[in-house]
Amino acid sequence: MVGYALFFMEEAKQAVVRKTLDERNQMTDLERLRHSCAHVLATAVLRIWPQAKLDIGPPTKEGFYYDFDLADHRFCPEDFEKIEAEMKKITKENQVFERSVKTREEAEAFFAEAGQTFKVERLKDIPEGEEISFYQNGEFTDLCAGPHVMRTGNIKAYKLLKVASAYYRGNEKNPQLQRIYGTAFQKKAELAEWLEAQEEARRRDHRKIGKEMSLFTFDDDVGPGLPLWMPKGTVLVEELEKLAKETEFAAGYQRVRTPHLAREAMYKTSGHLPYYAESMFPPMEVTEAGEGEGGTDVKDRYYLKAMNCPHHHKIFAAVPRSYRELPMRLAEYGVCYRYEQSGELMGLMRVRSMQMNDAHIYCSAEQFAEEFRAVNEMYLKYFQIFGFEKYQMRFSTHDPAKLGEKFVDDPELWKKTEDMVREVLVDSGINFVEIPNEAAFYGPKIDVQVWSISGREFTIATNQVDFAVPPRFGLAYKTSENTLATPLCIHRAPLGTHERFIAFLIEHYAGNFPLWLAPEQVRVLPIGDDPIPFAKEVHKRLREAGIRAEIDAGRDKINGKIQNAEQAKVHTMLVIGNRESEAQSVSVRIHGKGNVGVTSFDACLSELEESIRLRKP
RNA sequence: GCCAGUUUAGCUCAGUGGUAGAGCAACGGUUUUGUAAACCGUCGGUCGUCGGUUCGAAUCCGACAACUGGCUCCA
Repeated sequence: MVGYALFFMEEAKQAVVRKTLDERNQMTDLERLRHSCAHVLATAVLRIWPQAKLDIGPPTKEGFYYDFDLADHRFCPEDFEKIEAEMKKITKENQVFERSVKTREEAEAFFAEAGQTFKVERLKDIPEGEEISFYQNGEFTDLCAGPHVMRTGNIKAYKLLKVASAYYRGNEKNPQLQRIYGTAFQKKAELAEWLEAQEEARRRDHRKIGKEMSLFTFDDDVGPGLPLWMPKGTVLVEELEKLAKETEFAAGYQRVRTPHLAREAMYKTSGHLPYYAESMFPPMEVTEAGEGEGGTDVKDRYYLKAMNCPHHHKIFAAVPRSYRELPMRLAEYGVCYRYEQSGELMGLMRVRSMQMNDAHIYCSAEQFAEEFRAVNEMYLKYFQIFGFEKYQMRFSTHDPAKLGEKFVDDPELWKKTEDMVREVLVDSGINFVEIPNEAAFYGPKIDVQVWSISGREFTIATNQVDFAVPPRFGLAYKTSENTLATPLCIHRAPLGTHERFIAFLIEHYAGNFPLWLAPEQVRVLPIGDDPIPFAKEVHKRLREAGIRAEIDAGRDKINGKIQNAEQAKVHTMLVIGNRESEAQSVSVRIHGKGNVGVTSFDACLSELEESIRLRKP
C-alpha cells in the first residue's frame, strides 16, 4: 500500500540539480555581476567576523545570497550598514577576480586549514575529473566555477535586502545557516527602478488590498489559515462559481454535492491513511461509554476531507455503470481542509480550508485524449477571460527507474498516457516544460504555475491523469462486449481553489476588477439634493437589472463622493446633476480612466449589461 | 515545523521606565455641491494574551498566540 498525493494544490519540489559547466558558461552578464557581488559580500563579512563559516553564494532570479554560519552572532538589519560600508571599500579597492586551479588534495587542505568545513563538504560534490577552480579577490579566495566580472570596481549598484535562515543543503534535518539576500544591477538607475517595483508589488499584495477593500479577513478565534469571506469577497467567489458552472454545464459536466468529512474507512481505501494523516486535520472521534481512556471507547473516526476524489469515486461506484455513460464528468466546488504547517500559511495563497473548482472525468482509454484536450481548452478559455499572460504549463512525467516505488508499476499505461498528454500539448501549441520524476503516484499531470506579486511560485490550476486509484475503489463499467473495465480518471481544477485563485486575481488586477467581477459595479453620485429623485430611479433600475449598484446620497461635495468611490475601486460612477436629471442622462466616469462623457441612461444600462454578459476585460 | 522579525484605535502609523497620540474612517452638526478629499465637533485603545522585574511597564525579562520574511535558485 502506497500513499499518493491527491492534493491538487501541492507545490512541486524543484529538482536539485547542480549546474553543468556548460550552463555556467551561459550565465548572463547580470548573473555574473550578482555572483561577483555575493563574493564581495562574503569578503566583507569575513573582514568583520573572521570566524564566519561560509557555504555558498549563488545568483538568483532577483539578486543573490550568501549563506553563513556565525555561532556567536545573529545578523540583524543594523549590521547591513556596517557590511555595506565594508563592501563599498572593497569595490573601491577595485580588486581583480583571479581564477586558479587546485588539485582535490590542495583544495581540501586549503579549506581544512581555514576551518571552512562546509566548503570541504561541497568539494565532494565536484565529480572526479572536473577541474576544481578558485577565484580570488583581494584577501578572499573561494571555491567557485565562476565566471566573474573583471574587478570588484565593476560592481556599482547593489543593496543588501534581508536576512533569513536556510537549512544547509535545503534539508530540514541539517543545521540552519544565516542567509543574507541582496541584489545588484549594472546601473544605479536600474537598482532604483527595481526597488520602486518592489514598492509597487507591496501595494498590490492581495493581503493589503483584501483588507483595504474588505474582501476577506482572518480571525484568531476562527483559526489560522481559515479565511472568512466578507460580502465583497463573496461576490468574487460567486461570480467565479457562476463562470465555472456555466462553462462546465456547456461542456457536459454534471454537478454533485458531497459532505466535508468521511469515515476513517474511506481514507484507508484511498490510501491516505496512514501516509497522509499528517496533512489532514486530526480525526474527530465518536465515542461511547467503555473501558478506554476517560471511561470511553472510540467507536469511529471521521476525517475532514483533504480532497474530493474519494467522495466522487463513491458516486461513480454507487450504481452499475455502462460504457454508454462515459465519459462521466462529475463536478463540485468542494470545500477541503488541509493541516498545512503553520509557517507555510500565506494570506489566501496558502490556507487550511479551501474550495476547489473540482471535477473528475471517468472515461475509457479511447476517450482519454479528447477529454484531456477539452480540459486544456477550458484552461485556455479561462486564462483568456482573465488576460493571464505570465504562466507556465508544467508537464510532470514519471521516472521509469522508480516504477513500483514512487510510481504505479504499469509502464505501458505510463507511456501511453504521457504520450497522449504530450501530443495534446504539442497539438494545441501550448508552451510547456516537461519535468521528469514529478508526476503524481497515479499518473502524469499538468500544473499551471504562476507567480504571486511577491515573487513566490504557486500552482494555480491542475490537470491530472489517474489510472491507479479507480482500481483501488473497484470502479468499473460494462463495455460494449459485456465485460467489465476500469475507467481512467482525470482530476482537473482549472480555477484551482477560490482562495488561491482570488488571491491571484486580486494581485493580477491590483483590485481594479473588470465590471463583471467588481464587487461594487456602479455607484450613483447625485450632485446636491435636486437630482436625488432621478438618481434613486437610476439606482433602482440598475438593481432591477441585476447590477451591483449603490447610491451615495450623502452630503459630501461631488469631488468628495468621487474620491470615496475611486478609493473603493468602484468600477463605474454615474454622476447626476440637474442637467442629467432633466435629460434622463448620466455622466459616466470609469475607475482609473476618469470622465468618459454624458449618455442617456438607457444606452448606459444596455452597455453595462452587455459588458457584464460578455465578461469583458 | 525550524530560524529571524513584527503585534499600540476599524485602517495607516508616532510614542524606549513616570498614568496613551496623530491622520483617515465612524458618528453629530453646519455647508447644497459639476468629475480624486467642504468646515467644525464627538466617539473610539485594560498598547496580542498570560506571567515576572520595578514605587511605577506600551516601553525591560519570560512563556504562549497570531502575522510577516526565509527555509525553491547549489562550487
